[in-house]
Amino acid sequence: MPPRHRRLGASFGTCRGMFLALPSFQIPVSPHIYTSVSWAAAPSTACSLSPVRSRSLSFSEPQQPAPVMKSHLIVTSPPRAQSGARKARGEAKKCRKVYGIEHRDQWCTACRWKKACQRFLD
DNA sequence: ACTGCCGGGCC
DNA sequence: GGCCCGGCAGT
Ligand SMILES: [Zn+2]
Repeated sequence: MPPRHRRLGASFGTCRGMFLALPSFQIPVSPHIYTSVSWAAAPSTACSLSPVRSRSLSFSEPQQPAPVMKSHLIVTSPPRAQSGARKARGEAKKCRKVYGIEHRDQWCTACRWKKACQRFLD
């Protein structure tokens, strides 16, 4: 528990108080069902590795070797590909909402660092 | 109030 | 390099 935050204050932005580990079970992250069993075993459903977003972070991504392929003449009329509709954010459930602030340890690195989630891509 | 992310910071 | 927060946009 002490060896959690390597900096100071040590707080969860919103839960700016202090979250103890407690005996686990039942997480007050949602007044509904689900979100009750998960911190036990991982999904282990392989990983949907998709070269999407392709931001510029270095996390665990193997980083593509650069396709290198551009005919001199693009940069105009982007087909706006990649799934026409974007999530309304309210529907997008990323590490934070899924696991909860009390289980930040289960978040992906990006979420822990308040960066673009790399596990639940959008 | 809350999530999700960029920009910026520290070691 | 990893690690994290302030502050913002969006809901
Ligand atoms: Zn994540």
